[in-house]
Amino acid sequence: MFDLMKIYRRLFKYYGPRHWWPAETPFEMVIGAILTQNTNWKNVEKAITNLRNAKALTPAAIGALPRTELEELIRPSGFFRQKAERVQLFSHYLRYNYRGGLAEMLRQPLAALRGELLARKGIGPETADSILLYAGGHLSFVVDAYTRRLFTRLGLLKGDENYLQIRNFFMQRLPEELRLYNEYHALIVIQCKEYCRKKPTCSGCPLADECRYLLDQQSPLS
DNA sequence: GGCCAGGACACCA
DNA sequence: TGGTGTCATGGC
Repeated sequence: MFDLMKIYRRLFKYYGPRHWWPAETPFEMVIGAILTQNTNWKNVEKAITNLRNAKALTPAAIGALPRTELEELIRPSGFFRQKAERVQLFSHYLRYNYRGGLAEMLRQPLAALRGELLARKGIGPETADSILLYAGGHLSFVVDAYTRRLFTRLGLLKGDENYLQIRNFFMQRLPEELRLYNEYHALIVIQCKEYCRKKPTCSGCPLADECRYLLDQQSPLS
């Protein structure tokens, strides 16, 4: 049995540091986290670029935009109507509760902040943990579809665990290091994009030795 | 031309 | 609590 750190070191050695999250400010990071929900990051980049060109990457600017204009700016990211509502609701919340200061909101203790984020419409567990980790610098492991897929293939998850069970699985076994949490999630994403998407092309995969796709072709894969 | 992407929510049993 | 339908664009 190989442990989570062994997998991490192998991925880090292969891909190198990923330097996540790709955003110029914490607020931009939050917007990106909402826009990327079930959406290819390439499409999100187009939307972020539109917002930047429109100088609409602040809570005040997004809050002041007419809904239809905001929808047009973020249209490339898909689900643009509901995402426009979500980023605008979050912007309003910041303005009225923190005078627009995201930093003040993020300074809260992890548990309280996570609960407050989850209470926002459009911010679920993955988006909340992404914000906590990449914008807030809190020790909160991010679980996504790639995490479930990869570690099920590695035989470390059954595949039917819920979000918190998977999050706990990692947080109970990993050293409490921000840099580790930060890079690990990003490495899982790049690993799945390179090798575990669709029909995996296993040749050259840094985890080929451990992956059950190779060890047991009969096992069902998710 | 179909499939899928760095989910979340409403609704239902 | 858990399962299902809905939201939508763009790349491959």
